[in-house]
Amino acid sequence: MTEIQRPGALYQQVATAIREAILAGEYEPGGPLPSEAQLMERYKVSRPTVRNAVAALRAEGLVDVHHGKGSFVRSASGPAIAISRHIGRTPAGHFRLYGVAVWQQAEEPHTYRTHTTEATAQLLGLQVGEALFGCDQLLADPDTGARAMLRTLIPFATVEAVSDLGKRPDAAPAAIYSMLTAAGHELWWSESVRARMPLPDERTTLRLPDATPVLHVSRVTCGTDDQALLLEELHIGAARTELTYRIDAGE
Amino acid sequence: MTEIQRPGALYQQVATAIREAILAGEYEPGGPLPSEAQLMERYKVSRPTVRNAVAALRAEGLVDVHHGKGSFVRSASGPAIAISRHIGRTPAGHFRLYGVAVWQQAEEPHTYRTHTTEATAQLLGLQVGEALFGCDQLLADPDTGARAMLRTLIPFATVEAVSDLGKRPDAAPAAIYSMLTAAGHELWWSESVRARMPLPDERTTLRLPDATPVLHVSRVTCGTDDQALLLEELHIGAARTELTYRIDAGE
DNA sequence: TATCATTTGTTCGTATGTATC
DNA sequence: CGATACATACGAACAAATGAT
Repeated sequence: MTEIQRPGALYQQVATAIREAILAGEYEPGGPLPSEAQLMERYKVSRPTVRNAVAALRAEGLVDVHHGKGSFVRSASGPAIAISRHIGRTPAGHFRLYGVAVWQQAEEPHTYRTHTTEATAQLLGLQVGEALFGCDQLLADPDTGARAMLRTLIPFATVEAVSDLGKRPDAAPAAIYSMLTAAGHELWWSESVRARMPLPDERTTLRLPDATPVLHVSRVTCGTDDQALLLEELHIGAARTELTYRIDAGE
Repeated sequence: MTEIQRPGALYQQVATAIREAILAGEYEPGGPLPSEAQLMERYKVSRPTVRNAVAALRAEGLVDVHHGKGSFVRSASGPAIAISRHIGRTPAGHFRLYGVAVWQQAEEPHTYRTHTTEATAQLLGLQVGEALFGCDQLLADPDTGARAMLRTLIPFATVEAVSDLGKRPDAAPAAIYSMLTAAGHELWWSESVRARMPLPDERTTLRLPDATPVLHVSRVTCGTDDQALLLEELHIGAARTELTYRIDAGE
């Protein structure tokens, strides 16, 4: 019987009431919310107002709605996908990618040729419009059903120096690093993390629920002369993903 | 004149048409979209349909709407806030936090006592419900106007071992690390990155626009015996933020 | 398999409030 | 003050997905 008296729009008041009930645990995580008809009755408002309130909660990621079934409290499950980067104190060239090994290819890799954009050119230290080999792979984690998109961009210069690369642009990162190391490079990496909302087609391919950001991880591999050799971009839903960097202070 | 013939709901078709126009650059970044009345005219649909379409674009972060003014294409400005972690090849104890030094305190720091939650207990290697010192600081970047919330959580055990800490829980990270190093600890860090949508009050304090995720950076400082000494949590809007980790392969 | 009740999704119409210029 | 633009709220009807009968 929570009376609605707070200031603001009606639907905001309804949304606040439901939100506080959720955060107080009055609605079980994973459990159902009252139906729209019940919420109309409960708060004495019209259906558009109820729908507006629920829409606000969806945008906050608190509620999932299933057509024909009802609205449900999103279970605040902890991260199920842990990706770790361990730095330092390992033999040269060993860069471990925990958490990626389990993934399977969900679709055939797509290799193509493209050109640097403003963003990729800066990361690779090239001019805008230079030619690149590209390879897109859609990965899937069989345990959680989570999906991720891994895009590998290789400048022509790198392929010329390491001819094996051109034959296998869809190789796993570890294999690529081995090739580069075998070619005499001592590697280091620069990894940048950003987050943004996905576009609709990206939401579809990654099978993301509402209000789920995408983690955007760009890893540049550099060689002995500090030249950028490779750019890998990982796009993965942020809801259950955790990126961990272990950092040692040095010798 | 883009005729609407794609499948799906009417408002989705309208949203798709506008979205493609935006991505094709037909509407200038930062520039205005047609008014709702014009969009009704343009696509021969009712006002609820137009509003539904614009709401979809807001949720995607493509459009900002200002009451009484109109709808505007969100300018896809590149990251203005770069936070870097540079690791390795530095003297012991030197852990540089580029990009944080510029920030100013937007509000008086708030220190308090609290207890470990399920999440913080696991990060600190403690039981749930153990006592902590807490300090919340609201930071502001005078250049961009961006805001961030930095929460420092210190277990009682750490304060007992390093008595200076208890007197200054609101000290800057670098100062805290100096104290810990002076107490004989060789430090290392574990930093985890997650992204999620903010709650309404968090959106208000961080002054975030629609459809802007929050980057959630948890940094655990560990000492010589691998015991967790300190937990720092940074909450910052993801729209213009980039976290970069430079990774060396080791000696 | 088919039907039906329930629930959410979509679309129209209409009216009024409020911010901006 | 008025004109424009978005915000809120109500009512109504039909479509589509779901689950039980």
